[in-house]
Amino acid sequence: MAKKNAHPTSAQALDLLVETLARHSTLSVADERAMRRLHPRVREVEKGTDILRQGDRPHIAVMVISGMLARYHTIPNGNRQYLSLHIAGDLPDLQSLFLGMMDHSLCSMDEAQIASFRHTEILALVKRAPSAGLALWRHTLIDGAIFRQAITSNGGRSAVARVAHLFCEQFTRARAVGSMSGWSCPFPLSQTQIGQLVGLSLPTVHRATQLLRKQKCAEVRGGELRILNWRRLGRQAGFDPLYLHADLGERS
Amino acid sequence: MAKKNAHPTSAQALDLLVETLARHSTLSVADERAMRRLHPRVREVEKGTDILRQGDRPHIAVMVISGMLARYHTIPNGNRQYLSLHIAGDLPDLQSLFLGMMDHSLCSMDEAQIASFRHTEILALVKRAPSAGLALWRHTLIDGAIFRQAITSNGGRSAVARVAHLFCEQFTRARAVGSMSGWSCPFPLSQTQIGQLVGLSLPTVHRATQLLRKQKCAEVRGGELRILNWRRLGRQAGFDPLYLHADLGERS
DNA sequence: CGGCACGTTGAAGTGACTCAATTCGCGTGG
DNA sequence: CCACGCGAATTGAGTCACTTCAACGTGCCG
Repeated sequence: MAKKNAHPTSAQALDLLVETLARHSTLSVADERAMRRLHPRVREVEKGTDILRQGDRPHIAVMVISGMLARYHTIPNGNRQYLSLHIAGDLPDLQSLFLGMMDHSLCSMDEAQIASFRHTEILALVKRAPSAGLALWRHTLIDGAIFRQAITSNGGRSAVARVAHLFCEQFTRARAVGSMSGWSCPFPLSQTQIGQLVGLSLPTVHRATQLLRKQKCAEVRGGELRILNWRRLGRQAGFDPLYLHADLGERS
Repeated sequence: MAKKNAHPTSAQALDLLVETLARHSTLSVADERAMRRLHPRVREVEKGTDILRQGDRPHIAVMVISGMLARYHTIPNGNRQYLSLHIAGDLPDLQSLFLGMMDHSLCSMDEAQIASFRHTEILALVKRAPSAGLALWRHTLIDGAIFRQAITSNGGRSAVARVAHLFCEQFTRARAVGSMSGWSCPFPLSQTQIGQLVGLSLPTVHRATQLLRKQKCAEVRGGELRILNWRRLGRQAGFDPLYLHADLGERS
């Protein structure tokens, strides 16, 4: 995948939005035209920046253009629990459109480029082009399906299976948006962060990744996840991509 | 706990739908009128009935009228992971409106009364009364917020905290819909099922509930959850009701 | 009365955690 | 150019929480 432009324009952000929604929903010409009337603000954020914090009442929604964002809870004891990872095309805080207060935070795991859409503009879009609104709704529903898998992962799977499942999900999602090359995709998390995502301690994460590497299933190196044996990895994870609702018949 | 009408009419189901959505969204008279033009089919299900199964492609969406439903994943090894509990007013499979295939199952934990709405009718409603559609959207977003908490619970909390958190959430939600009496609310789960919900083994669940009972925090008896000391229970759980977006500001 | 489901309890095993030390990769400053 | 420092990966040892297995109690319903 060629590198994105250093400074994506808002037009490119709109391209990405249309492309992403079209991946799972059918958009009429009118919908698309209405969407292109939005005025996103594009900007870059440093690695590890908090974009929104638990308790905020944002008036914008964010779309990832490149890089990786994540949502997380801050537990009373100060620990962090990551909830989800977000890559190009994702709208990680779209729920803020209707849930006034953020119940979690949003941060960058990477140097990332993001586009911000005003809530007021999105609401106007939804009114003007209802089926574009339905596409956004569907987007949040897929989000929910991913959350459900995370519950199952953290609740019922072994350490190795959790890590393996994370790898499967991340690679599948990256492939869906074309953000991969061959059997590799971006994966900028440290082992500590993986632990805070799947509910394991650092040493346990390390031993799990090490095992997967030894078994030639997958490995992380230099911010990249590389799949070595997709079938075996999937078996370790108990992975069934159904829940991603990616509609495997990926067009072109 | 007063028993509901033996045979709720579809009009009563519509009352409940309007009431539930009005709890978090403002509905115009037109919205309400449009909603009342729906034709739900009301029926009763036995305890432990599967209403929808992973892999189904339903053409209806369900609303709980009374009793309790739950969603669950079936793990490859055959085990069950419950994802969420649903009480009166909930629409536990509304996502099926846009995600064709069920990525999880829906079952009853109770003898329950449910109303079914045809997808086609809901879609027509959304088209005719867009802001009713937004209310439904918001409903699914609150659902997502609850999932996020479950991820954090299963990923980061101790055994006692998980059970305590479950109790806090369930009681808070029951109170919001008035389905409680004093400091008790319905809670028809066996300890085995609690375990499959919070990711713990049966004996661990037992010892956790026992501890909470000894500490006079809460207890389950005869299908009822009884809160003994709300503040202490909340401290055990690290419970912050913010995420339920109940916004009723009622605190006694 | 007898069976069954669920709650209760104990004992032993183990997977994951905490704590801690060492190594590696890499950028920075001397 | 090398020494240093820092963050991350790696590894080990000891502990603990939770699991598994197993037995027994208890209440309900046929």
